[in-house]
Amino acid sequence: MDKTPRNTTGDKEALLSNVALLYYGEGLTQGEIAKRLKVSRATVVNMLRESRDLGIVEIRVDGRHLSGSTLSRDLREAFGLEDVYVADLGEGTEIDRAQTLKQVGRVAATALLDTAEPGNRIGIAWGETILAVAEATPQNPVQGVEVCQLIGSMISERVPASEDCTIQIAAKLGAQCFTLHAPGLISDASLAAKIRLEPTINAQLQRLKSLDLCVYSIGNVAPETHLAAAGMATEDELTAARAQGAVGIVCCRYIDAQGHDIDLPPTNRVIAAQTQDLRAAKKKLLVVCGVDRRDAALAALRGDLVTHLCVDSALAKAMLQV
Amino acid sequence: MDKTPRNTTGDKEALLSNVALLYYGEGLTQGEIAKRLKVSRATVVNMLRESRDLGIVEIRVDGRHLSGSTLSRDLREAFGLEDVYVADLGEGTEIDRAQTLKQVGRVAATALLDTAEPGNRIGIAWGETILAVAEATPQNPVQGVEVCQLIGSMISERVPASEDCTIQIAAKLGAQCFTLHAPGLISDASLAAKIRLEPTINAQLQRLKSLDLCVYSIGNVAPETHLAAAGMATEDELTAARAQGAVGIVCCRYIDAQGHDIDLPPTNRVIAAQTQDLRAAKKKLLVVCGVDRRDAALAALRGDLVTHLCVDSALAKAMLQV
DNA sequence: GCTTGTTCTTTACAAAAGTCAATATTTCGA
DNA sequence: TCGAAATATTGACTTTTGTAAAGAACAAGC
Repeated sequence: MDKTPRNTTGDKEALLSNVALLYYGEGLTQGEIAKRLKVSRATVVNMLRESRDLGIVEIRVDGRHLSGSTLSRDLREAFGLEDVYVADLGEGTEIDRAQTLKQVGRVAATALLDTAEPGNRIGIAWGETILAVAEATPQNPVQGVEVCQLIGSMISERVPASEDCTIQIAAKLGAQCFTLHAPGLISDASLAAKIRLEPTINAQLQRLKSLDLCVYSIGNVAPETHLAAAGMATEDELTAARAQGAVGIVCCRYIDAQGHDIDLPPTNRVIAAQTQDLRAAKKKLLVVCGVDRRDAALAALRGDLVTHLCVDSALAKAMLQV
Repeated sequence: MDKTPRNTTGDKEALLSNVALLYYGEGLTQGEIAKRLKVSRATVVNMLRESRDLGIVEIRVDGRHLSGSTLSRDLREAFGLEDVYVADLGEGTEIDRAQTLKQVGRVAATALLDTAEPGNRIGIAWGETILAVAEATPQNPVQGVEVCQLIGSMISERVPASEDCTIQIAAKLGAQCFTLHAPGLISDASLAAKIRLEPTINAQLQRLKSLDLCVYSIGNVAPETHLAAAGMATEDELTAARAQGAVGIVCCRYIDAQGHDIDLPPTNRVIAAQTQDLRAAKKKLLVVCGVDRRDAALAALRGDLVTHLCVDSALAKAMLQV
């Protein structure tokens, strides 16, 4: 009695698989398949979409070829990197930052899947760039991976929920997710120190000291940087930082042109992985978009904070013209 | 001077990857991409096709869902199998054997990819069914695999080149390929015995005794079986075999309803893996198409010659109605 | 320097795919 | 058993895609 209707969903998925094979494998048209199945073509359209949604059909782009361009090779050789992925939209194409960012995100996502290995402990920063990576990452479980949030959370209009990046990437990789349950920036340095010693927080910060892979971006220190808009720093602080030689911001901390930490105000109020922790990671994937980040990106390279780089083609060219 | 033109192909592939990401990943239309790249849409079409041809874009159907249907589960439980893949073309669809065979081939190909593990030694038989599997197998390298031909070669109109199956599957899996350089059927039994002792042949036959996976089909013994047409057996021999209880043919050898060998004429003239070798393999994927093979398939199941089964839905139903 | 064969690109057309509102079917609760 | 809500299917429509033949760009050979 309860025999027939039990596993009906399995039957459906099996049918979807067969339809998917006919379409993607055999190359039949939707019309031909519809005729065979004696349903309307529209139904076949729906079946195929469902196949993709359910992951029965997977379309993936092999990221290895992204690191095969001349631009990529030149950068790899110039800075001694393991791999460089360049998001390219053709010659002299002028498009807005939002679209470039999306493409960089996509390229970085395939780079991430190429680089992440089973069992890895992966640290994820946040920011608009990393969010683009998270959104572009396809569902793709990797065995036994841990995904850890590198920087405490922050409320900002530009980056809705900072732990989103970590959570989303963990979900996509089918990984265990370790978020950092604290604000990224504390108003008072001594309170920050106390918070860092809180067992939950401390455990996470310790975890960040043995990463196999970290994925982060870098901010510049121009007055109009969105870090100011996000309330991370005042204009005055930024001016002061520039005066001290700061060229970039990594994990809420200023670095100079050589990629060294600069001991300046926000540092002692930050709850995040230390620059040294990033440097200690086995693989370091820096994702950057936009020529205005050139100096910041170069600083990270010099400071041994990068093994794998992912940039847009305009930035790639700019970085080579030093 | 020789700087610019060297790695141009890498540049092209990188561009193809980017285009593929925009299309398959980002979901842009070819028209939108063409506009961005300032080329015609037709060029984008070509780029996308090239991406697929070069393997930059891979579209794959997850085989696991094929073994999730009620039919599959029932067969699995009825015969204690590890996995059963059913090629299904919808309810009561009447289509010709050629199309069913193609679909079974496709399903079996995904089953093969699901089942084959890195480092496996895989034996491949031949026949129209196995050829369908070989043709449907996508380019999909599996690390350190050996592919071995199970049965000597044979010239026949139905199966153009019997080692084709082995060679093709080896190529698709990026595997080392071991063919069996001898006719499958020798005119004289004593000559066959001598040939089996030839070092090259013998080495291969020994290899077939320690298979991780074997992929084969099964013939029936009806008068109109194409094995007769292929010159493998005369009508008289087939009649005699049926009289002795033969219900199927595996690797050029008759088996009875219990899946046991029947010691009859062709056997001692055959150069191929022995039934016992198949039985000894860790995983045994039987691929069969057509209800007329029902008894033969059931015999193989009873004779412990199958762990993984791949059939069309009509045959699956027939096998359950015993 | 011109021709010839090759390869790549485009244009215009035909075929296929996607969409959406309307209709049919199923499911579930009263 | 009925009816409402959810789900699935369809037909008519628009958009997108694939194709083939013509044309442009390029390279090698004479």
